[in-house]
Amino acid sequence: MPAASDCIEMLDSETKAVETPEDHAEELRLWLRLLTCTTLIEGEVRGRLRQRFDVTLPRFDLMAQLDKAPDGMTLSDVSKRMMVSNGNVTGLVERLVESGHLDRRTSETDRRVQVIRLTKLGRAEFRRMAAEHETWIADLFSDLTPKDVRELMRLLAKTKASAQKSAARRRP
Amino acid sequence: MPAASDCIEMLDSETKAVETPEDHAEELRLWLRLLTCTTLIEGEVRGRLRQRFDVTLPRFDLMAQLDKAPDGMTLSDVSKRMMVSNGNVTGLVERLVESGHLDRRTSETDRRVQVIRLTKLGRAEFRRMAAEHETWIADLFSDLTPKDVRELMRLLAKTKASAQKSAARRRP
DNA sequence: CCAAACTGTTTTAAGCCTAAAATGTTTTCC
DNA sequence: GGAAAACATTTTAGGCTTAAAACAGTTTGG
Repeated sequence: MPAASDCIEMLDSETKAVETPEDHAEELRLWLRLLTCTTLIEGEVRGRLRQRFDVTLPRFDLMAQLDKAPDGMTLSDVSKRMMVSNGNVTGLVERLVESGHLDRRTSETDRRVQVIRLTKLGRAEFRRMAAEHETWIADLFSDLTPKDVRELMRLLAKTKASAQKSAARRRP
Repeated sequence: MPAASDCIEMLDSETKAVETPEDHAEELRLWLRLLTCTTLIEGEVRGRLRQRFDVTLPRFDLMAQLDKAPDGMTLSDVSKRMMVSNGNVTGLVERLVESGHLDRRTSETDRRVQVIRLTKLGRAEFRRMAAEHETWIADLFSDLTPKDVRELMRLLAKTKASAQKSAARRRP
């Protein structure tokens, strides 16, 4: 229950933000709930991937990115898409090349760049896993109505935009 | 765009689920968006904790759990609350005891059990960090209206319940 | 009583992950 | 042209994380 006065104080005139210690308990609880949901689902998916296919979640995620890019991606692209560090991708790719799921080659036009693709084996295995994976997700969300799903999509889009804006404020 | 026929087929009579390969693209997109939001916010919080306080996110999370339990918690409790493995907690606690933030002692009534608490230093540092942390979260979610927050809370509660049910189906 | 089942924690082995520094390559722009 | 900036990737050092096995203590049921 945020006091209505807080909003009024925050909006008044051109003066700098009022220094009243505000109550942000609701946002904090929202963040913890968001984190709980993600951790719960992520753990479940991780376990099923391991049990059914003996594959890790990061490997699956990387293959998912590549499946959408038949012409391959650079390591930087992958790193941005997966929102993980560059060094992380290096190791992940190493292991997937080793196991025959990925093909990696140096770009001919820019020798800094490594382009990676799924191999035939990699694509086949990924498709097989992805089909089952989709049913797991459907089951995990199965109590939500189509309207719930739409509404969540909308609110999470707004959340994402808000967080990106906030992050940009700190790192202009 | 899910075909309306899918829903009709699923609901017809008592027959077992129809084997039509269904379209769960919406749920999949929802899951990816949820994951994106969490990753984005988590990364932001992690970076700020490191820059401002030179502390890692898992250490902060563990201290947050203990701050809510003045009489201490067992490692198992912490592990369940944080939704991480037991072994993970062991190492985390080790480092926080080493740095003087945690106190750890064997329970007198059950010698298997380790009870951990925040030290005076640990509590003071945590409170300092938590105050700032709360403003970061508020800022990250600042584009959401109070109504958005309430609605998200409600939908995520439903999501959590759905996922827990699904997980329980596989591991009864 | 005491063996078996159970519970709480630690250890192990392997992989994931990050931030920061280092390396090699290309672009910019004077 | 060549120094400086920018870029892509790898390396490094350290911490996080998991699943499974091992260990230690407690409870239970014959």
